[in-house]
Amino acid sequence: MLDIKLIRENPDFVRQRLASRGAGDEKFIEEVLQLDEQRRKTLAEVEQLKAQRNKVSKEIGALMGQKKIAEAEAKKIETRDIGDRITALDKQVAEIEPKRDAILISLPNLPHESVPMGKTAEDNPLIRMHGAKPDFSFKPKTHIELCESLKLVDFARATKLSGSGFVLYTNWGAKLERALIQFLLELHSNEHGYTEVNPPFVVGPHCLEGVGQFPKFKDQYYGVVEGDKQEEMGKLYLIPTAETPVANIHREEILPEKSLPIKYCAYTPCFRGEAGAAGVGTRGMIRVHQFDKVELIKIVKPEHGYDELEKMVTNAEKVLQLLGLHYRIVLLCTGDMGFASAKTYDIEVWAPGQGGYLEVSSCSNCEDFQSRRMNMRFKVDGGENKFPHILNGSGTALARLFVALLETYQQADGSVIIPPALQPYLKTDRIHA
RNA sequence: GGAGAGGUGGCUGAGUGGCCUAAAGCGCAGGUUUGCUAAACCUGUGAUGGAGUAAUCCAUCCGAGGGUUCGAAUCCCUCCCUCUCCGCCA
Repeated sequence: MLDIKLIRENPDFVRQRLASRGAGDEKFIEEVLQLDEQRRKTLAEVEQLKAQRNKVSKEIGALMGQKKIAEAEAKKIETRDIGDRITALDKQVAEIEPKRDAILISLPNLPHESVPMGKTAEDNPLIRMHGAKPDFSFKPKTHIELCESLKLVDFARATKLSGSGFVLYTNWGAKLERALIQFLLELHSNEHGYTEVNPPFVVGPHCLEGVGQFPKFKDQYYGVVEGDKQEEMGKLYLIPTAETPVANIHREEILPEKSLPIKYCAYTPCFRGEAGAAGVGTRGMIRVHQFDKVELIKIVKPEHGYDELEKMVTNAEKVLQLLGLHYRIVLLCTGDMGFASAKTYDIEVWAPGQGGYLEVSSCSNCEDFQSRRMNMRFKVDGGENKFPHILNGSGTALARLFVALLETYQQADGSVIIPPALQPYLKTDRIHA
């Protein structure tokens, strides 16, 4: 959520930054300002009346104490009228405020000044590359062919269970998925200093609103109910990412300054309706309704937000370095960024069978956009409460990492070599038919 | 699912219509004392919104929302949540 004071004091700056996203949100600023102005005016009036009422009520109390009943009764009549006016004005404020807040909660974050202007992914500048595309003496297969020949994934039977967009890992495929989860968690918790947590996979709507997935993108997530109790719809949702529960862990808390930075890593499955995406990459496991991911979350002081973002990208790309995969890092332009983010780096891994790069990680600094929505603050030593920056990054998404590994390490005989970093977890150096 | 208890500041916890400007304790910060550490003592210590250049002032907040009243933490109604025991269950 944007700071209403910032909008009030710097409306043109806010409009210009919103406009850079290209979604037309800047047109709502005028209405927010009007509602804000109206609210403050009404509030000033009603508060003055309340002060008056409090004063008279006190006097009545004193008179009653002295048994001056007649005088007290006279004052009661005088005050009754004030009460009616207060009720009316309170009602006005109660109507204005939700209107203002409904707009505020639907406005996306402002892109940071270091984010390049642009409209689509085409405009995202390349930040750096690592390694090189592997050479093959044969035509590399796709992960779908490899999964079928090595019996790592049973696509047909997964469809039988849950419809399209779901994956049934089998035998070495299941083991590889589990080995990757273990490898990622141990890397981030043991080497990178993140505290491992294991959150609920089902959360209430306030958590989705806290990180910015609600109310604007409500149709993209799975709601769950107990049995067929339709009246419970809207109370619980399957998490679309571990960010949803983990970033909300300290919601509505005032953290001591010395507890920052807080760093969490978590493995969870992620559930996404991917509404409107049917037909896009539905074959295979590039885009599915359920996938595994290890997520990184940081809660830091605002002055450290951008240093910590750079470090988080380093932590995520370490995964690809250890696995010996070729990747590139791009900086998302203003038009391509997510709703809550102020600055985002994407890490894309090379998948030879696809002949393209796959996004396996997205690292964002959301600044105080989410902490405002959650009302999460920290107390500085002077006593002032501030909103921390909240960062999230994939470290990394599993399904696409799985794809890149198979396609990169496939051999002419159809087997797949396991890179040394992963061997202790999978307990083999090669998967073959 | 059944029965019961309860939700008050960072925490524990008192408060049953006006002296609540929410007691007390713990914690925290500063100070005094002090070979060091510790202790003791003193002082201070909630949040949000609004007005003001500022010092400061005002309003609201005792789970949430309504109601009664000149006045509500306190009385009434609705809802939410937590805990304990029982039942079922991995």
